[in-house]
Amino acid sequence: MSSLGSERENRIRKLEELRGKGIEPFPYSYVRTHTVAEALEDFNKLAESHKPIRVAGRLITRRDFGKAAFFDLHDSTGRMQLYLRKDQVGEEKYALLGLVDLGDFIGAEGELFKTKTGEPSVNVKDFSVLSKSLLALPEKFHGLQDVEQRLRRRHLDLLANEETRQVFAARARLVNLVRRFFDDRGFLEVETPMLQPLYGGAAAEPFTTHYNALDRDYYLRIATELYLKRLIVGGYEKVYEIGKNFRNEGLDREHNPEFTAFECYQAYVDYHEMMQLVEELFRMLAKELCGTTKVTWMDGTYDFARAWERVEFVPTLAKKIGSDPLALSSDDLRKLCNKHGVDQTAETPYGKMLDKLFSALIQDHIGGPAFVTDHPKVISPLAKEHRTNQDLVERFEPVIGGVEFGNAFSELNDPLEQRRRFEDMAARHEEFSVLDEDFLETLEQGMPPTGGLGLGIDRMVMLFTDRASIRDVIIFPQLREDTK
RNA sequence: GGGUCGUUAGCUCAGCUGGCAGAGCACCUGAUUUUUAAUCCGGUGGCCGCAGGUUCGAAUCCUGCACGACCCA
Repeated sequence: MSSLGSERENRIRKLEELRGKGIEPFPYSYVRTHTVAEALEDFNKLAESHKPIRVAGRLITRRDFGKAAFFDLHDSTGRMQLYLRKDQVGEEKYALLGLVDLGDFIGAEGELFKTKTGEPSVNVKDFSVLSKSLLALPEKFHGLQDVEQRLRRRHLDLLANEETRQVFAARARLVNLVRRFFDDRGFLEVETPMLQPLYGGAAAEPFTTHYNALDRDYYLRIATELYLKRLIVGGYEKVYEIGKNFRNEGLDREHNPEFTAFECYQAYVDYHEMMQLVEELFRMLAKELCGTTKVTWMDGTYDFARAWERVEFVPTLAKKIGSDPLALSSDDLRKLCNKHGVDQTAETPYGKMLDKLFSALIQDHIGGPAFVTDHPKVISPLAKEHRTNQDLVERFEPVIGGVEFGNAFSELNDPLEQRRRFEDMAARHEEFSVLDEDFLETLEQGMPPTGGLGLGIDRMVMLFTDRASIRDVIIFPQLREDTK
């Protein structure tokens, strides 16, 4: 009944037949002279010269005509047609085509020419199997559509969907542009520990791991902030880091538990200068990545040519709720949260509720690009008190399309004040409750006035590639266990 | 956390009020020396996500679970 066998069995049979003919289906290398893009670029010259070239790649389509055949060959630079004729490659070689499948890697040698329909092609005079594929390719016309399969089997998504390849090319480009932007401004790129004995620098749950040699629990970092500030204490005036942070939280369209963060610190400047940096950076990225300062993302268009809108945290929220949010008791705040459908429990700390309320009532509705500025001191333990209001800090968060893209401060550099803030947070059971004595001692050594900025690289890639989900811009996003 | 939708061949998808599991691509066999979603003849391929239930009979109706998508909080 199944004498024909499965696709995989057929391909294994062909693989063995190749070996039987003395042909190794997994050779070590192939000398190619041109990538597909190079061959197409220099097509006229190469075709006129009649010099044979060699290309290599994966076969993705095939059209057989008995004594001739057409193939489409894919390499990382593009697609190109191969044309094979029995009377050119010879009877024996042509018969090998029966052992070649879609998905196999092939090296082909021949002169370039145009078919009568004008398609630039390689007139193949010799070819080799470079690697046998045992599994069928996704459907050639529709590609791989199933979202779950595209994420779980990213290799298939990449080889079937050009758009996916472009997103990750754009991501690499964005990271390079960010690096160049800060390198050009004299920043030093550094790498600080991901494995930390204490975690800090943000309000988030860490992943815990165990360091066997020390028999001690360690944490995967949730932010780079505290280590980068130590470097400013150490005398560097401009530093930045790009790397993974880890937060033990849920998965949704905007969150992946491991994500790529950018943070930079600059001595002798305040948060106003950081705002300028952000404006310049996004303007440059828009131009370089989208070719325009007007960027379309999901349903909105955002203009990065102009200065960003400013949204002051407290006055804006006060106007919305009709009273001073900082004068509210914990109970009043809880009632307001309930009224506006903001999720909280009796244990949710004051600052957390305030932050959530602002997000729901204000931030989610900001188009932007905008800076939410001057947050309450109670939710900002690492930022310097506002120069004109002791209840606020000098802080801003870039917001575009209701989504938070980062966080920045005039950094708190008074070590005694920093200690009081940490102790105060701990007393109020806010999430920010780890007292890092090493960090405090470092601050006591003296840190110059400093501006600090953090940005979410993944979200920036979403913006500039017009993707709605963080999973579209993380090449292997976190998924629940596959049960199918 | 709540709601809605989805899960059928390797891939893309049909399958109505319950009545023999379908198509296209891919694959196998054959024809074809300029095709490009090639075409044409003939074939193979199914734990219908998983587990229960209702029924003479379930891909289809009901319940639970898993995974995913979207909306709400």
